[in-house]
Amino acid sequence: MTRASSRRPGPPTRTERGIPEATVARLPVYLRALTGLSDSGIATASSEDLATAAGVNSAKLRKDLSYLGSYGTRGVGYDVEYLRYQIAREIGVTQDWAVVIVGIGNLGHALANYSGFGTRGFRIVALLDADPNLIGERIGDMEVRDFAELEDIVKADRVSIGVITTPAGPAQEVCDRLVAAGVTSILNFAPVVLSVPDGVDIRKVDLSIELQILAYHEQRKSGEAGLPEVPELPAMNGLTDLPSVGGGVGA
Amino acid sequence: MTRASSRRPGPPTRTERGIPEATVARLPVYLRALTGLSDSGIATASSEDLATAAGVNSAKLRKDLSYLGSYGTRGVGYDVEYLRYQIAREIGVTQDWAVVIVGIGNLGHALANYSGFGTRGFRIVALLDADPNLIGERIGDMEVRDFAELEDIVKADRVSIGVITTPAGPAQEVCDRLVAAGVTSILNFAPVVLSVPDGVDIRKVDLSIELQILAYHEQRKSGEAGLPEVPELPAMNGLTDLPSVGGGVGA
DNA sequence: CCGATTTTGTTCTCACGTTCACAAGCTCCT
DNA sequence: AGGAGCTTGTGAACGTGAGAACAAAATCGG
Repeated sequence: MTRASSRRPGPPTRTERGIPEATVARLPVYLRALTGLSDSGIATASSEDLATAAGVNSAKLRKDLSYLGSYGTRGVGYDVEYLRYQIAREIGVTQDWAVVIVGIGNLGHALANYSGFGTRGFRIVALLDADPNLIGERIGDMEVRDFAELEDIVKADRVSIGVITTPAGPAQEVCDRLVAAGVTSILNFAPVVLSVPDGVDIRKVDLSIELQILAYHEQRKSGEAGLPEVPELPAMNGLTDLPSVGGGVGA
Repeated sequence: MTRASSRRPGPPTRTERGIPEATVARLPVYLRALTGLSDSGIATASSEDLATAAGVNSAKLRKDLSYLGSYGTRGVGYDVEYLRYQIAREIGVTQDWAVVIVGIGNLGHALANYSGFGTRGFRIVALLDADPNLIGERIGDMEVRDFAELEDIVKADRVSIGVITTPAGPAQEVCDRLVAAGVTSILNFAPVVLSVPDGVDIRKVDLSIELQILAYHEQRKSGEAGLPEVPELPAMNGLTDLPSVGGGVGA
């Protein structure tokens, strides 16, 4: 059925199995929405129903799903279980992915305990930290192990995803070690920009950035007319008078 | 080719002080990069330097900054402290924002302890939960208070930002209460789609979605040629045989 | 069996975001 | 002082994404 071309050679940018990144980012949302409908005993849902459950508009949802194939039935809608399976397969969560968490501070602790972590598809195989005081501590049914064991663990359990929950300082080094050990996907919670070689995917979750984005819009709302009115040259007391120790320009 | 000449010559879409959303999302990154440079004693930086520190390309960075005004000096670069101040002001973190955290489970705990939270600009004024067993518990220098006190706290401290770290179940109700109390910006960690009235901003941080996006790309890498090869009609044993209790189409 | 009705899949258009390329403007050296 | 050398700010091309609209396909009632 896939009438790939047969049209104008104009925009052939449709990579045969390349799904737009924006769509990929929404597929997990659809998956969750479908799971919710399924749990409610709903067997069939229209794009409108699904879109409402997922918080998007129905045209966008239909277009997104069309990248996966024609899994709906015109005049009827989508079979919830069937579509759920197809999306899960496309995302890759029909198989299990081994995950290590590095940095067992407050956040690492929270993630280790987060049951919803394994929304099926992900299996935490190790909690790692370099702090001797933490090594050996039990969290749930796991035990914190020495970061030095990383390479062995990655090889033994075929770990492909690493989660970094260390402070900013050691994050890049941890990242390098993960990559060297063979991890090819990283989820970073440390507030730094990590650099990785090509072929390694990295995603960032940054609390303070999210808050700052909210603050920007908040300022717009409350201070609609009360903005600081652009102090082009504010009192730079003590700001520009830095020692200029190693500045690229400082004398 | 481009016969778009019939359009308006000058796209006045430049809302006088309207900064593109994509740019807003990067400003906090620039702010952090500038702070890092500042801490290193760097007084001046070129767009190339900054772009490297922020993990973006320099053209994008320059365009982003141009929305704020002309704060650089041609042939020289940007004064680190001055630019930092301007971005901080634009985002709104030169003032303090009062924040409440609702749901003091593992994640709420972690956030409450997260010192970097107050990367200056944000002040946690209350930790709330509805569980009597948690109320009164001390976390750092704060104490968990009853969610019922929400309205009083919001009014007293002029809280405009709420962070939801409850499980999925109560999240929407908590959200509604926050909005009713006057909170106009929400950061949601619960794995549900929340609906809010116009005028309320909401941002979502979702661990399992991030992991699933990584999984998708990971599958592409490892299984380049070994994909399940589209089982158009997989064994739907027990999947389509649901009771179809409330399906819009059942019967 | 056929037309009315429903809902998908797709096309088209517009808006947004990214990148390139270069003129404008600043500093420094001769 | 004047030109060489940088670096910013921006105009224009390009690519991606969103939404409206509609033709195609399936069901259902008569």
